[in-house]
Amino acid sequence: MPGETTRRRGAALEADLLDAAWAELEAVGYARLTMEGVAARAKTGKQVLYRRWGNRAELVIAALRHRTGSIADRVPDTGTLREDVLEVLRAGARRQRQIGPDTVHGLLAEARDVDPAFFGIMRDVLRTVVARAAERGEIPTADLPRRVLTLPADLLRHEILLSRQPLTDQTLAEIVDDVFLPLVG
Amino acid sequence: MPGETTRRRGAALEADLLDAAWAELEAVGYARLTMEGVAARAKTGKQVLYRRWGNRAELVIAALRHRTGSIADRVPDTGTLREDVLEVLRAGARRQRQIGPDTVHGLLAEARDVDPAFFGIMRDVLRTVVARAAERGEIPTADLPRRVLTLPADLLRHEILLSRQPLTDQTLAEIVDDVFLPLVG
Amino acid sequence: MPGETTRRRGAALEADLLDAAWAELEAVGYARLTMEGVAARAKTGKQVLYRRWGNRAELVIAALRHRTGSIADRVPDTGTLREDVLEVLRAGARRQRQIGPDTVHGLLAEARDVDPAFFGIMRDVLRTVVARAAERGEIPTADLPRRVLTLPADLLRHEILLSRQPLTDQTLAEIVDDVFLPLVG
Amino acid sequence: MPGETTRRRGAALEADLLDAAWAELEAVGYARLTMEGVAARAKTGKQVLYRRWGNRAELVIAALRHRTGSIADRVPDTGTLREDVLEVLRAGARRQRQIGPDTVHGLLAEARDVDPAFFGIMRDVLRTVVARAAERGEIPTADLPRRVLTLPADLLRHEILLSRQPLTDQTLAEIVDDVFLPLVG
DNA sequence: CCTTAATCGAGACGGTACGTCGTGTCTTTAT
DNA sequence: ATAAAGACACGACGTACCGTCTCGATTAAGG
Repeated sequence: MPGETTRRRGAALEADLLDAAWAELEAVGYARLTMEGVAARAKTGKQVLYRRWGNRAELVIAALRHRTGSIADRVPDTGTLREDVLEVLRAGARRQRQIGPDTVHGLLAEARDVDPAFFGIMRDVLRTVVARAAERGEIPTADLPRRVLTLPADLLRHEILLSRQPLTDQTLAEIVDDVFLPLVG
Repeated sequence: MPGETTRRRGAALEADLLDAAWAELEAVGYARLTMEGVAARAKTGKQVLYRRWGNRAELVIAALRHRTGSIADRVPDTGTLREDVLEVLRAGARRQRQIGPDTVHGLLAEARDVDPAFFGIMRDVLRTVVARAAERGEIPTADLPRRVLTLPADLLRHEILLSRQPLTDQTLAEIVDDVFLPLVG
Repeated sequence: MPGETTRRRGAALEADLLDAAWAELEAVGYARLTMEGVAARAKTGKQVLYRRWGNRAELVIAALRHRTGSIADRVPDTGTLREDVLEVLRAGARRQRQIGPDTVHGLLAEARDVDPAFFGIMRDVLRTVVARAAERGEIPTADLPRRVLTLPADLLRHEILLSRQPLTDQTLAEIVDDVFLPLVG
Repeated sequence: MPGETTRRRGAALEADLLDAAWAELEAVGYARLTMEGVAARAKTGKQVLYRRWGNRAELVIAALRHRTGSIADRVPDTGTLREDVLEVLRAGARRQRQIGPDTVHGLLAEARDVDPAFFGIMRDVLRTVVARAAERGEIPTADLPRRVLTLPADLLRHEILLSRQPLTDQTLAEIVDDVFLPLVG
């Protein structure tokens, strides 16, 4: 009897675990995701999971990161501020569509520091985009109040967390055209 | 030996149950609140709880409503838009301070329709406040884009849900002065 | 959907549990008997077992008692001391054959007070048997040293615990004829 | 920094392992002795243990042998049968005191062939002692029934295995004076 | 002397069972 | 009829060991 291939270890095993967690998340949703279920799907023991992640929230966050890849979002540079900001929001919306609001709420309820993983980077991206617009003379100054700078990101998050309907391009356009651009123009 | 006084029923019992739920929430937090714990604290059985509320989320929402009383917020009327909006935000912040972000996240993760109960009313209040300001000639028009109208409420919620630090008056002032007033003035 | 009959409780449930434990014992032996296995066989949860017995040793002892019935052995009275003592030993051997040495060793290794349950009664029975023999004039006195009185029982136990072969009538006869009777005759 | 002295191997390592097993046995008792615990105490890996002994029973038996040294008991020769037999029993009791009944029960529950290692030799010793007594004319014949010959050893084992109290000289004396000597005299 | 094979020390892996906690349902007894 | 109390069936928790496997480091032995 050959006994499979060889025993999984290290990074290869870890990738399998995260894939299993992701598959479980899609299959049953965050609320009913269990460490036992993930372990069973990955054909391993629970200890292997607990050795790496202390609870399901950490596991799921790692799985999301593994799935969505590096969060070092490329900064868009379309030539107009409006398009740049829209592109930033679309990227955020895309990621949200992969994840789903229930998972986000579950994570926020159970984990500390979900924020940096999923939302934190937007601010830096926006700062760059705005700076470029000021250089181009599109807007008078890049020196916006902190709250104005992060406004598009904040409103996007707000929609993700509290609106039960999926995000539409319409919504993103409103955020940019009705709120953000009037404040910086 | 008779068991204390008489056996509780109806509304009196229900009030006791909600008080117990509230006490349990304060004692252990939402994450560790259990139906068993509430039943034990109320010195009754779980069935008495399940007969009334299907799960802990419903129970806790009921307890919050019972505690915070009617959410029919009075509309402030201080004479200036700035103060009116600040007052609306302060009222929201006050309620949040009673409840705590963990409970909110827990409820959002487990329950449907948390929104109307805790956030929904602000829009109507803001509409009234803005209308009065327009009447006074303080702002050119009361016909704001929907997203602008709810902006203060949305940003407040965003802070409550995602900022780990308690809300300060400073934050509320920024929302009004840096974002809302420039858009309506 | 019929949903079985009604939910088991109390004594009826307990009998089922002990039957399940006995069946499991026969199926896999004491060494591989687990609380989970018994619970699964009884189609219930582990808590139901733990509510009644703190560990598998207690459970198995209870199951044995339930199975072998009241240990209030009838005192044989055949008319001769030899036959009476042999009958006592045969009864002990019969019980042992039902149980098996591995179970006995497992219990002795894990439980306190296995003794009274399975061996303790023999002394009283032997005392009666010997007293009757003395009354009949078969032996000079019933006033034997304690160690002589319990000798048949002790040697039987010794065989059960340390001889890997099953007990034979031959062995019982040797205990009586070569050891016990010469000492009391 | 080099890792301490040199790496252990062969017989030196084996001795360390058995010492560790013995120490673990004294520290936690047989029931809670684990291969992991012994390996940790010996500062080595589990494989090193499994390479030599298939399970904890084998390991512990080896440790006992290593500790109690050669079991080739010297045959006592005091000049009287009574003293000789007592000496045999005292030697057995001494060994038992080192080991403890829980370990014996645990081993009997898990291992095959515990017997020869710890009890088997007594018979030969007793045979010699009895033969000498017959030669001296102390007893009529050395040709005792098998069961009588091993009686002292059997009763000693019985006490060890089933009496929860430690063995006393009083008990040994009773075995010899009340049971054995009357049968051979 | 230097390569080679074996073993050591360490710990991860796949797996079973542990004993506990909480869920939501059901049953009994008493008011 | 419902309250109070608690048992029941169930699922998952996080932990402990099992026995196996893998890895790199060390050591003994052979060419």
